[in-house]
Amino acid sequence: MENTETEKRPLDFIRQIIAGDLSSGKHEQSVTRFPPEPNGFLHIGHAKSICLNFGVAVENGGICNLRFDDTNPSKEDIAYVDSIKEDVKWLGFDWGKQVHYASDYFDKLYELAILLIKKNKAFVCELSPEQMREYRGTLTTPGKDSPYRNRSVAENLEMFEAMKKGDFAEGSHVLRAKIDMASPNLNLRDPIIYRILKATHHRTGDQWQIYPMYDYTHCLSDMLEGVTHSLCTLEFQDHRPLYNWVLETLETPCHPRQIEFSRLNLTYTVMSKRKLLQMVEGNYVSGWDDPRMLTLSGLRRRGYTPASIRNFCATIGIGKSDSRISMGVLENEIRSDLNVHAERRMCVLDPVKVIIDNYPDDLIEEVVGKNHPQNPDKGVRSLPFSKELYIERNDFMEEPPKKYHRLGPDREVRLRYGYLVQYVSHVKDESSGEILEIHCTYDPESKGGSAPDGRKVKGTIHWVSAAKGLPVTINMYDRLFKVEDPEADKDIDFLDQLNPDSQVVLSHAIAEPSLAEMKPGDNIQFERQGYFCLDTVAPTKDGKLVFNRTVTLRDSWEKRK
RNA sequence: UGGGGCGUCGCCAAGCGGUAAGGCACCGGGUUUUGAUCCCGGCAUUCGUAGGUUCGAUCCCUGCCGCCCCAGCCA
Repeated sequence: MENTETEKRPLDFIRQIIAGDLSSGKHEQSVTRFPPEPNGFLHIGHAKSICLNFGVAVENGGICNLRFDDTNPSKEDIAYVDSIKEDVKWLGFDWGKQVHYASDYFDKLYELAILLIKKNKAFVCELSPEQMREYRGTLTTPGKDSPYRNRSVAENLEMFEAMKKGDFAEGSHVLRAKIDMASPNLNLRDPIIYRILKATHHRTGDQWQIYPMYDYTHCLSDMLEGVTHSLCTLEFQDHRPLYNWVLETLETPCHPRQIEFSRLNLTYTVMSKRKLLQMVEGNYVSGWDDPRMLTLSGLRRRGYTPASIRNFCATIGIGKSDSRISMGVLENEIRSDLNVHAERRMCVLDPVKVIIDNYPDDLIEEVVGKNHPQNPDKGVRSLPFSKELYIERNDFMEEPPKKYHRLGPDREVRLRYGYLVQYVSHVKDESSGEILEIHCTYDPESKGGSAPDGRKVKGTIHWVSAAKGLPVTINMYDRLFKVEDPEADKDIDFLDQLNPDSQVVLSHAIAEPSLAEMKPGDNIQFERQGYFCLDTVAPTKDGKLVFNRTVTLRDSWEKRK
């Protein structure tokens, strides 16, 4: 008992509040919601919110609705709702019987707006956008009342009806809440709650000419769904008084509590949908699902697993301070998941030929490799071994430093699961300095890689048979930006800080033949290189399999150099 | 210069008046046919800062400093 208690991660402040409301009897069940606007793809920042909202439901036996906040038809699209549903499902969460839409509540919202007018708490305003800005005042000076603020209830009702019917031009009239133009909180200076938009909505078509604004819609949607805790990000803190005003003024039977937490930022990337859209539209990336994008679809294609993302969200926690998490934390989560689940294979990324002089010319032997070093249940596979092989170009050095324990003049190394080989000579192109081939002899007694006499061979390198190897293409992905915070300097366009080497295509890589059996999306570790997955969008190109590098292995050798 | 927030180890983050959890990173050491994994050990006399209250403060109060958000008919 005590052990499980102390080993558990302490509850974050939001879960503490919810646990308190449940134990005090304020609520019998928690109801949360994940409310994306269908105007872009979900990214890792949304995953934090999804894991929080759906996580709370799972942990407390509560409910979490998936609700599309679709109140702005000019920016939204059905394609986005489809991708969002797919991503939430992929992450491992279940929204139950139905998906909710703010647009489902348009009728109800309209009725409530009429009620607001009848309570003399809303009015139709004809100020132009420019005038509206002037009347709003500034951060330090109060605004002034709109000249239309004291229209009669009857006239407001009539004009709002006319707005709905489409009698007015877009931008000419709005419905405003009547609160306080002198409020130090700008959100309370008679905020607009309905505007005219002559756009076709992806669900309601041309049924409406007026659309409710976020502040008015969100709290009422929460209320209508019986949400108990409405969790959102910090920038909405100033909106909370308005959220509460609407519910109080309308005297709604249910009043959800809005609680804010800080949004996720990661080093070497940007998180706003607007900027991601900009990269997509400007062709800086191949699309929303480009493996370098921190969108869920990009991460999925990169080879990240749902569990790794859920674990990431759990380890960063929920708080209220502005933060920027190192990309290394995310990478660590996928490494630890894949270390356990991904089978191992060998693939030479940048090949250089090795010829084993004393090996029979036409012999091809089969050697046995473990699919996982720590998990025998993953089984074994056989690997063809032949006279000519490929090894990694950087696994040979003409003048190796002391600590380098790979191949070099007079050195012996182990070809993993193969044989121990001894360097004999090498051939190089004198003009370019490129190593053309390396000659070795093998110890026939060392099959499998063990030294018959127990001699110590420090280096073990991977290899692929030249005769049986499978040519593949590899996308080597790296961080998208050159700097930790691409948005830090306001004078520099974030697009100018893109990392030009974020994608390097290796078209001469050679993999062991068993890779031919892989299916798109399969995760694999190429020993000594990293984790890769067979691309899902274009698994083959020019007849060759295409692998995406998810993340490198930790490399303490590379680090000490 | 108005209002709303935030400030605990390099990065996150517990702590809720009784004398600084944990993770990542980092540094040592061990095992290892992946320089991977795994294992062991180290890593804040100090909680933005200055005062105050208290037997006792990271936790309460006050001032100061720093950072973030707000003037869309976006969400």
